[in-house]
Amino acid sequence: MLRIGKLTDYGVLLLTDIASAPDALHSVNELAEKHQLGNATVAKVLKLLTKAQMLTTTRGSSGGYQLFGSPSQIKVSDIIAALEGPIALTECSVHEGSCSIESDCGVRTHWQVINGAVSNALNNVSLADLLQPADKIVPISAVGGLSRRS
Amino acid sequence: MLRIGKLTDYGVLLLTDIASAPDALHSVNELAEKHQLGNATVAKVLKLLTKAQMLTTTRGSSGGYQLFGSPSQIKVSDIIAALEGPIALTECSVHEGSCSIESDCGVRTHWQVINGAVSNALNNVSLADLLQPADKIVPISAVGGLSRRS
DNA sequence: CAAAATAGTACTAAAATAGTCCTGATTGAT
DNA sequence: ATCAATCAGGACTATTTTAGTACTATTTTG
Repeated sequence: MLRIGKLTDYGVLLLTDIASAPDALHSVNELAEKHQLGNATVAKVLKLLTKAQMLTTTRGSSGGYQLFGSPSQIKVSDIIAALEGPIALTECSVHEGSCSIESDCGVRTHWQVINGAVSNALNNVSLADLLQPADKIVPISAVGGLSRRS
Repeated sequence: MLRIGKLTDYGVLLLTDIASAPDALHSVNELAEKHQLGNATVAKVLKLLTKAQMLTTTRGSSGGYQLFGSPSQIKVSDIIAALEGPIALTECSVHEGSCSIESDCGVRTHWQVINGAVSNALNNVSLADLLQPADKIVPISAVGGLSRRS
């Protein structure tokens, strides 16, 4: 199963929540309780998102988190990258040289293309899209694949 | 990191190899040696692909594997599904009811959309595309995202 | 100073994945 | 008929990754 981690799932959940009340400061406790998640887990996710500059924080008592920038600037691909590292389907797409058969591996280039298609898809969904009521959203059917150059 | 398993990587590798010599019978040993993979591992992958009807087998001595059908019929999404189960980014996309906060979870529907976009992308790449020399392939830039219905 | 909050780091436990092994069935060659 | 090569199926183990937790330090308000 092609999958993303739970933390990313939480991340999306928390970000949409925070974005839906942009002027309030949201504390870890508040969010954890609201979504029935462990306190420490929520803290972990928010810290990562902060490091990736999707959130700003105010420390001290009555502090909390707020969205940094507008919802339309935050892409799903960014969220995934922040919580799980760079989007790459296979090892060899990340570091060159990590594959022993690299030289004769004609598949490598193709994975990069597939990879690009997927991250492109994820790049086209922003937090703003996720804030829309579901029935207001329609997927564009034509999702790019590959074509052959003659 | 959004990722697929190694077995899937092997699967793509092995399938492209088998497809490139469609008339020969390819044994586990031959393929394992050629690609420097463990014998048992190759066997495992090929068995799964056979069960998913991408390969046919001939048993007995001098038997082996062959591609079932044409390369253009086998999609990358099929390969992933065969080796890792159904393509689904999050738990809640697979089974309804597995999420405790499902009722108030407005994010769920959105994941399904994102999910659809990704599997769509993977659906548009076939084994035939992977058999092309890399420089003959160009990604279609316009990859669908979401649009709002007024 | 005390309380409430985030920052950073390290650790533990659980789950998923990869890899291996063994036993059985089928087929071709001798 | 027997033997060797090959796939079929399942069970098991080890490894790696992910999730979750805990602890200590820092910042800010009252």
